[in-house]
Amino acid sequence: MTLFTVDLASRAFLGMAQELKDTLRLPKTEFPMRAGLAQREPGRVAHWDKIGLYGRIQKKNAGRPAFVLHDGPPFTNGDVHIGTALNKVLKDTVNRYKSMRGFRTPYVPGWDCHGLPIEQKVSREIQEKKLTLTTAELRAKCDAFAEFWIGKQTGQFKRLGVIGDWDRPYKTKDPAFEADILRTFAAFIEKDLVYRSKKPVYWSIPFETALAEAEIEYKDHVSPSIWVRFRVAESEGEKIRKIFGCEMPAGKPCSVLIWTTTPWTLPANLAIAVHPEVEYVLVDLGSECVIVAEPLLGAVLSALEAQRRKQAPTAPASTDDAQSAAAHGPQTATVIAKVKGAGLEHLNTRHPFIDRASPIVLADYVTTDTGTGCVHTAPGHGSEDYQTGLKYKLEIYCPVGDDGRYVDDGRIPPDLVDLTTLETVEDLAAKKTSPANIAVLRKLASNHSVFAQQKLTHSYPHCWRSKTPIIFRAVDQWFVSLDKHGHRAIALREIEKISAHQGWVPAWGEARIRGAVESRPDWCISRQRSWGVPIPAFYDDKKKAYMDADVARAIADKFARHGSNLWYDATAAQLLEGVKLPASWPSPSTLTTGRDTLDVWIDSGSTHAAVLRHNQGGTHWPADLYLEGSDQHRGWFQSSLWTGVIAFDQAPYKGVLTHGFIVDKNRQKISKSSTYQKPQTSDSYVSQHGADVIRLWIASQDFRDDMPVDDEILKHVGEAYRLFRNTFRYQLSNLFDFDPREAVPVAQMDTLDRWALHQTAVLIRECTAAYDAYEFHRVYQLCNQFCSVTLSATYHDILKDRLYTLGTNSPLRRSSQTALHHIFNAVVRILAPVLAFTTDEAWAYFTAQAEYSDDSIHLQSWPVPATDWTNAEIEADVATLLRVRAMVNETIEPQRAAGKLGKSLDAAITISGAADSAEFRVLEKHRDFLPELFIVSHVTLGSATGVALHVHVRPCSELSFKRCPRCWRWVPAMESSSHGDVCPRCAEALKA
RNA sequence: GGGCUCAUAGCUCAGUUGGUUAGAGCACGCGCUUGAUAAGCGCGGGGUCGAUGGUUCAAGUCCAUCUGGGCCCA
Repeated sequence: MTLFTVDLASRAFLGMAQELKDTLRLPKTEFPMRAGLAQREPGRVAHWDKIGLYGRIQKKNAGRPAFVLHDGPPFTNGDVHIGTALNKVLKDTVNRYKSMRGFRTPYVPGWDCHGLPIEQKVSREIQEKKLTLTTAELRAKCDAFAEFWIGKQTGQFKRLGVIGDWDRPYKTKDPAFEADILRTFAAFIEKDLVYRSKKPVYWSIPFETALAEAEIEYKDHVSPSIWVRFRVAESEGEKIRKIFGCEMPAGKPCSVLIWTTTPWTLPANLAIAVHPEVEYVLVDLGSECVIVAEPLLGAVLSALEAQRRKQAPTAPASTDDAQSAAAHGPQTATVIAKVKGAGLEHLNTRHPFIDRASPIVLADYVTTDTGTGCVHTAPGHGSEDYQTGLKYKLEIYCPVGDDGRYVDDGRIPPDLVDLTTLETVEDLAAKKTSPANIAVLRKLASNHSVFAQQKLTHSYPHCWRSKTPIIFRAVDQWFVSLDKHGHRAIALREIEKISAHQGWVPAWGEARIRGAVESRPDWCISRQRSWGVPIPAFYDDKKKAYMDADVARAIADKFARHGSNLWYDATAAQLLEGVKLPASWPSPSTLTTGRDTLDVWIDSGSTHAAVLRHNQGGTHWPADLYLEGSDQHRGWFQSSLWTGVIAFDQAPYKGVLTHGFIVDKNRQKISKSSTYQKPQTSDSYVSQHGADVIRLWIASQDFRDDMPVDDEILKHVGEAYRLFRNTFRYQLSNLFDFDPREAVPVAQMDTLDRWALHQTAVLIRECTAAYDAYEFHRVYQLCNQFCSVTLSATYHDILKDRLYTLGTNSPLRRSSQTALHHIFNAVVRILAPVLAFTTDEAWAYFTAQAEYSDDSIHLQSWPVPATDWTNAEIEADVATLLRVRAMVNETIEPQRAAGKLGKSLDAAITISGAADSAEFRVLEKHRDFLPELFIVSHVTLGSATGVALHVHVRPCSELSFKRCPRCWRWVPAMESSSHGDVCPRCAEALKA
């Protein structure tokens, strides 16, 4: 039974080996190798709540200077998006770092609660249930909707490890907050910046209400498409000659041709816009002359030709009629002259059926794709028209009432008054155009102003509820003047002041916000919505508006006590009860309240006033930092700047940090990506990868640029996470029998340990600089390199021999443990702001040998390297030795490939080199340390002159060496011990 | 169309005032180890630095143009 015998022998051998192995100080820890983040992180969130971590962090730094990162409020209408998660985690990382640096870091999270998206969602729901609610009831439902999502989002943010004053956040819908919004607005009124003016909005005629972009559906629509003559008055003859530099054909009428698909807007025409750079031609068509853009002349002539054919069979010629002449078409179209649009500016034409001029103006948005290049401009009926109207100081004229009918303003022709611009659903079905359109067309035809007429099917905005085409219509709005008292100049100066202290991160943020501030027109702050802060305006029976700063403040006080629904529940008289009114106001009983609410950018722009000005949660004003996506240069950064400058003469922040947006692996925005159809919620990522991996991913990339995310990237971050986790685990497990009281003074430490401390000191310095510059990706790279190269592949690998095999209290072993203790302390702290969960877990095992402890890594201070850690001489020596180590490895590798060697410990090395070379001298200096450093059993140094360093490798088995069964090193001779023959070093260790 | 901005190995990042064959980690390939073991170690392959043109003795680095992304406007 030979097999049996062999088995017995091997069992005996294994038994002996096991016995020897038990004499080693092998690593020991409960800190799990497998993180199980998705499952175990929620436990730590609960633990932090239990020990009141946020409060304890604030207490720890009580009395210290504060670093206030003011939270930009996310909108409360759904789950936390991964982009919002990115933003919150960056803020949390900053706060945790600053806190460890000794700053008090009050962080009051907030929510932006008002606004259209919520109102719309709630409205749709109400519509589906066919309910009829009062405004106050609708607002109560919006409030409940917002509150629901605040609850959900709070949980999702906490799940990400974001720490803050979650029990006392700010909400823009809170009565006290709404009051502060009004008080901020009162400052605008007080400085006389608020004025009333018309501005075009999308208007639903059936509902008599303004619509937002989101409430509009684009659908195909058949519209009249007409070319209309605007006659150039005879009196302009001299000007025409000047412009075109030629004589006008005698006796021929001259017109500028416009093109439109909304004839009903023609009564509001106040100008014709041309492009300054486009060439315009004066064309002789035989019986008349017209002016059109040169690139569109062909299209205009085609339209004319089509018109001629259409009319030829039915309309007999009558030569004295211009309309008829056009119908028959010219035999020739002769270009008389040509001029750039800019030359036509201020040329006057006559409105086709109202007695007034319509001057030529210039506009860059004029295209030569369709039409005539001469754009009918009605500042009260179009956004671009409105802009042009402002530029040329034209009236923002809108002769159409709330009900969509022409009003009798004394300027509208009597036969048009009261006609509606509405096309009902029935009209649409019958392909019938509006009465207003029909009447205008008839008027144009009657005085021969129609040059050509067709029908056009195109995409046109419709009201989402009534399904009828919307109209663009100027209505009264409230505006804030930004130039009246030089606030724009002050804002720009504040931007520069921040820049002087490197407050814009990245620096180009300054250019970005400057551009936004410089180009911003006066702020239209009224919205025809319900879910918002009511504008404290009152109206008399003649619709005259009354607004006053003190009254607004008095209303604010009432809102603070009763909530803003008071505005909808109470009459004007009730609201104004006990309020001292300005002398010019009529009796409150004759007043009614306005229906407009404030632009939500006033809400969020007032957060610094509502939170920081009251030192809520221990904050202060101005904030040290605002941190949001780069879209906020035009949004929150700007609205906050304006409110700060207008209400408090100063920017509400000292620094502004911006980050990019999350994109897919091809750096395309995620919504465009076909691979990302799944919901991009924070929870969907956290539940799959764990918050710490998501946090590490956020830290790993330069967030100033766009941040790509996909499975491959997250997988790599997961690998890096494991590297950090295993680094902690190695250190914790090898410190199982180390008491910090046994720490070895640095001066008495081993060379390699001192080298490791030197590297750690460098790491701390570089990571500190990186954190200070908000370059978290540098921290990631530095730690990654440190853990993988400096520690895992070098220091930790070399240390195993001494940690496992030397006597427990051997000075060398204790030296290394002391170093590991210091290094762990440094690395765990450096990574704490990023790996909030894992570092806290490691810290609990480090300090309490348990998964949780009452202490927390987040209560610790930032690591500071002791001055004696830095040692340039040791660093230089070991750097040299490590270069030789690389040569040794290169030399070993072929032998390994050839099967002559397995582990490096089986190798004996001979190094030869010039005795007088610096390299060789370092080798000699550290001669005894070399085998350990190279992780080989034996090193021989041989000097020669003028020879480059050369490494020679032989398997120890070829020498007459024996392998110590305990430490696996090959030695020339063994000694006997209590556990049989071992090497002299092990024999010594076994005695201890 | 305008403003701001980005572009270096498969991925994430370094590349100093322009100056030797462009670096690191991860990933990948091939081995080793089995006393960090759902770990660890070694070696290796891999980049026309988005494209084109220019300045210069010399350009990833400076200039111009273009291409492709992103954010914000129109």
